[in-house]
Amino acid sequence: MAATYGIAELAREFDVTARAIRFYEDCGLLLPARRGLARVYGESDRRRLRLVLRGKRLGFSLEEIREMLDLHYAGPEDMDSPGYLLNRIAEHRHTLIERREDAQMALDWLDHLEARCHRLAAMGRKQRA
Amino acid sequence: MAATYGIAELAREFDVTARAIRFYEDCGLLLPARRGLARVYGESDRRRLRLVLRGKRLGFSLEEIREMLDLHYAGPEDMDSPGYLLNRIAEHRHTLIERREDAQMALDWLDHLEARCHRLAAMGRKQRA
DNA sequence: GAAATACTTGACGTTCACGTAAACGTTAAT
DNA sequence: ATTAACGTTTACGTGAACGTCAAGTATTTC
Repeated sequence: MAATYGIAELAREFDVTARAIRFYEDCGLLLPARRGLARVYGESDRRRLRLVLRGKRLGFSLEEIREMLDLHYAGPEDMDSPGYLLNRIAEHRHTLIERREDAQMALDWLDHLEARCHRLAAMGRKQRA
Repeated sequence: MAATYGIAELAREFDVTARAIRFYEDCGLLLPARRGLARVYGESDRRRLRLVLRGKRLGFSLEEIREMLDLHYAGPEDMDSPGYLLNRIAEHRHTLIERREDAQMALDWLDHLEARCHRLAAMGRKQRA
């Protein structure tokens, strides 16, 4: 029996509101099964949501995130000219590498900041002595 | 003679609008000198803007970015209890490390995607043969 | 069977980060 | 002297990403 989740359950786990999850569905980011009217989320939906939130944390718009997820949904039909997909993948990779570098540069900057902070604190102690 | 820049000049260089730059000033992210009414940007303003845009790319709000920049603006007066500043630096560092990991995980995901794409394309060729 | 719990679909409100237009001042070239 | 380029403030508009009701349904618990 595959594990399933209610919307509130998922919302608690990922610390978002049910409203947000429904909104992501409106944007075509999720497409959960239904039991009657109620949405029923499976593991694949759960993985998708995880990807969505990761994309959000990296500053991508929901539209851009949908773009990426669509790549994953592409089936053999879309492989007539795989060059197109590979191209888009390459672009995304480029962007992500930039983001990773941005994060690294910001971290380096923080190191500088902390060092300066220590120096100033040391100066302060000398002054008071 | 220190190099200075007009707002449009800076806008072109960083590929943002002058409006955006003025908006960042309204939010307390920049504080350029003035020649009459006109804003005059120096190297330090330029560096600050670079940091702002890097923060944006990483998905931080302008408020959060201001928080970080304030850390850099902290002088010896703020060093009475450097623990506070060091604490905030540590928090930001934590967040940035997470972002870097997010980027890395997304990159790994893209690798998977590309491999799958190649497999499907190979299947397609076999089918047609 | 009544209350509590979990879910639904609208629909309007809100915040952030600017866009855009209006009306105007300053300097530089023709 | 006028046109062009660059700048200013003020103010309303806008798209994205939800928040926040309202009103109703379905299921489980006491």
